[in-house]
Amino acid sequence: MEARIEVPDLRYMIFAIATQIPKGMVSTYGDIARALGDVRASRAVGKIMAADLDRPFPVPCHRVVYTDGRVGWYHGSGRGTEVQASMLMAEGVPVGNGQVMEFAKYRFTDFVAEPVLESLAHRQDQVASSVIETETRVEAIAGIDVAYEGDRAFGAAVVTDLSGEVFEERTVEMNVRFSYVPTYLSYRELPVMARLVQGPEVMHMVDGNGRLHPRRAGIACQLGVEMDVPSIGVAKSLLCGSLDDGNVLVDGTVLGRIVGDGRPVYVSVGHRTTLEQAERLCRGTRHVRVPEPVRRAHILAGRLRDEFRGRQDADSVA
DNA sequence: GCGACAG
DNA sequence: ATCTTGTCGC
Repeated sequence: MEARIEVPDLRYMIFAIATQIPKGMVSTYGDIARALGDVRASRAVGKIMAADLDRPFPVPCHRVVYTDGRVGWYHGSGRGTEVQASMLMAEGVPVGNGQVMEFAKYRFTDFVAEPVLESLAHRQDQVASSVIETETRVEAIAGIDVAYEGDRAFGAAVVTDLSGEVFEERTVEMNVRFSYVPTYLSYRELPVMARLVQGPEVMHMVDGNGRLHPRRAGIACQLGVEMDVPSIGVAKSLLCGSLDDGNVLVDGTVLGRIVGDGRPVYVSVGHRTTLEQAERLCRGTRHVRVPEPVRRAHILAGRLRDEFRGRQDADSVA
């Protein structure tokens, strides 16, 4: 059972939008994120512009500054605030004290772009309304996780019985082009996870949240609904909500359960299960902090990545 | 200064 | 998630 999940090339879109900033003007990381459809992607925009040096075409990164007009730590040739400032001044943008002067006058926000994040959020809304919260009788659990080396993704599924005893493993390898943006994790990892789906009679335990998500559509929900398999989310840290007894509340609704003390994990419904069943399966397979299926998948994916690194090092020597 | 967000 | 020295605990 294999499936393809189509996801936009976020990195390419960010570069394409930045290219629209005309000579003699500047924009902010937030402006670009807004053009993509969600300001909350602004830090992801900054990260990509700073880190991704091999680009499909020239990108005027020096024309992107902070919201207060400050010139950042430009990473292009020469690097440094000074370099960026002089590049901007050469284009006619006045910079003083590390800041763009008359910022509003030189600020460009008139981008022409598809607000992809907006449509991806809509898709999440649809997923949220498609989630079925009834128990599914299962005798196996597939833990699923993904590790990375740059854009190379290594996915692993480890199938266990209800006590966490392993009886099957599977791995997959592919490239991804959607960087991590809070609340949009599924679009980064789903193309990988979808290829590891085990079928409608296996509970898929995903490293991440299910309904415990601002739009009630975390990666476990999306995997479950789009592949029509039962799923639960097990997260190691909180994305949203507040703690109340053993519960996690979002807008006054119990969306998650806290399992374990000290550094607990947060369990929530993905699809075709209930919060009670999700918690039960989690507790039943939890020998240490993280339940066995997910813990093993995490280790396996990491090992696959390390092997890849070894292969790469061998290649670079040859 | 506050808030700050799965992986 | 990933980058990483020494440190803590079993």
